Amino acid sequence: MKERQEAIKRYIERKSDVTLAELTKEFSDWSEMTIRRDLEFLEQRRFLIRTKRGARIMPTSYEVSVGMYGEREKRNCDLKQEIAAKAAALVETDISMYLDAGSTAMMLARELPDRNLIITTSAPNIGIEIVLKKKNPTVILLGGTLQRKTISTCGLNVLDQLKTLNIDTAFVCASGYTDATGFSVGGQHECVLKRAIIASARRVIMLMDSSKLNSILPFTFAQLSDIDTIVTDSKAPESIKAAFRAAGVHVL
Amino acid sequence: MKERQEAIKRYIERKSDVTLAELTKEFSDWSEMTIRRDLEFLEQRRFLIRTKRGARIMPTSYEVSVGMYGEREKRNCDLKQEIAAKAAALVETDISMYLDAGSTAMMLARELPDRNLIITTSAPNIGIEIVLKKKNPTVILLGGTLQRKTISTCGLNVLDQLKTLNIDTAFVCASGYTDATGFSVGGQHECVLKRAIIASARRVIMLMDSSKLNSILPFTFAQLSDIDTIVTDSKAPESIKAAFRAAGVHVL
DNA sequence: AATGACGATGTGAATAATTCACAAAACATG
DNA sequence: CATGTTTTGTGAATTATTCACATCGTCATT
Repeated sequence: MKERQEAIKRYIERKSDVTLAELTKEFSDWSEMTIRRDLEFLEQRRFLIRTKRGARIMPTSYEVSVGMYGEREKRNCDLKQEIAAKAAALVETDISMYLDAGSTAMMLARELPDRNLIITTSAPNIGIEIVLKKKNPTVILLGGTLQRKTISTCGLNVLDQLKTLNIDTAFVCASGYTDATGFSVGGQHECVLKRAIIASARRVIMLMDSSKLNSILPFTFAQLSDIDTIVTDSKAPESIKAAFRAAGVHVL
Repeated sequence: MKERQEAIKRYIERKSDVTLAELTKEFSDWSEMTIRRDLEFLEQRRFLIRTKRGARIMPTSYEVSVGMYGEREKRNCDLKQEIAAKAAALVETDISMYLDAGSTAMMLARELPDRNLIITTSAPNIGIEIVLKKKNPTVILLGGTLQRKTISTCGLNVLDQLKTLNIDTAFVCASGYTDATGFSVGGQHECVLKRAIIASARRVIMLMDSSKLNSILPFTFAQLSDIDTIVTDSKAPESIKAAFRAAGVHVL
């Protein structure tokens, strides 16, 4: 990245919202066209977004996961939305609930009613989302090391933290499921956390879109017997849903 | 808010980035002009930002504090930037540091070198910022209840959490200072947390822009004798800086 | 039921911003 | 120094946005 582009980026980061006119005045050694091209360049790298007559900083989009920026997040967006809506209907007022990390959980957070709820989560982005958009829920963030890939915390003392929290309903996401291996995820730390949550919650609701059925990830954290309800989408094959029901799990 | 506007908002929230053409097609019962006006309406309420040929969702801007949206954040932006730059120069590699909540701390986070650092913070927004923008630092988030106003956590067991963390340098922000009252803040919880941090850190660096000098807030959390260095801006009156130095505090 | 005030919506011209193709300049490389 | 490559500037062509105004529908008042 060029010196000038860095400078423009810094300038916009400070001002947070600038017009092209302002920039051409500030960087008058270059033409408008060059600044334009720089903005385009910076937009491609996700440092900012161009608006009609200028640009704005991109408030570090914690919504999208790192790497494929937006790509991964929007995948199966409709399915996840459907699941989130169904799951939100299960939330009662004055409940103490746990909300997992992940894009499905983020959507559930958005669908949550603005009521008196105690929401514990290991995903700081989801916690912030709730606190900024709703007035009534109380959000409790679990502490620990912040993982880059998942934007969730995990700590050696999660168990201690959970000891003082009484979680009624836990909404947990899984990245994979097969009959043989149960529910699995890609990260070891997540696995430990999910197990702890499942062990301490009175009721466990699993959120999983149909694209994750019949796939296996490195770490298994739960079996069918550990959960009460599974919320999935309309594309989930009836055969698997029947198998869930046969194991005594509610399927929505 | 009208039905249609809600629908547009939801549509954009799902897609995250839409063109006007796409919207006029989706909401073909209305004219382009009406959609335009709706986007303007939604932009004013901070639900999205309009781009050149459409709009994007506003990824819940955790950077700006609630309420005055952006107003408060950008106040004295230049002063804070100056402080952040000076403070960043004090950061050594391989250090274990604490970063407070607040807009000055956010700016410091941005100025931090992309090195091997252990950064503990009670501000999840700052933690996410670091983790998404830099590759090398390790971020540790303190757990607890997420405060709406400050976007920082505070918990009954902060002290327990700090016990296992050895913080070398703590960068702490204050909202007010007078000779008589010392350093003060507006919230009780913050006050408790800051005290705990100051007690456990080897070196305490206070960040405070000159607009906060000579103002008093409800809760005092530190005296001059508790801190090692104070970083302020060039507008700070020489008389106060002299008083700081007289008390054995380094002033930058 | 007629009237008028009001807000919401649509229309097209006027304005402004953006893109594009190309030329000139700067830079590097053998 | 000739050559190819990248960066930058220019103005015309294109496209998007704004604005003023016309229309429609709703609702309260007479």
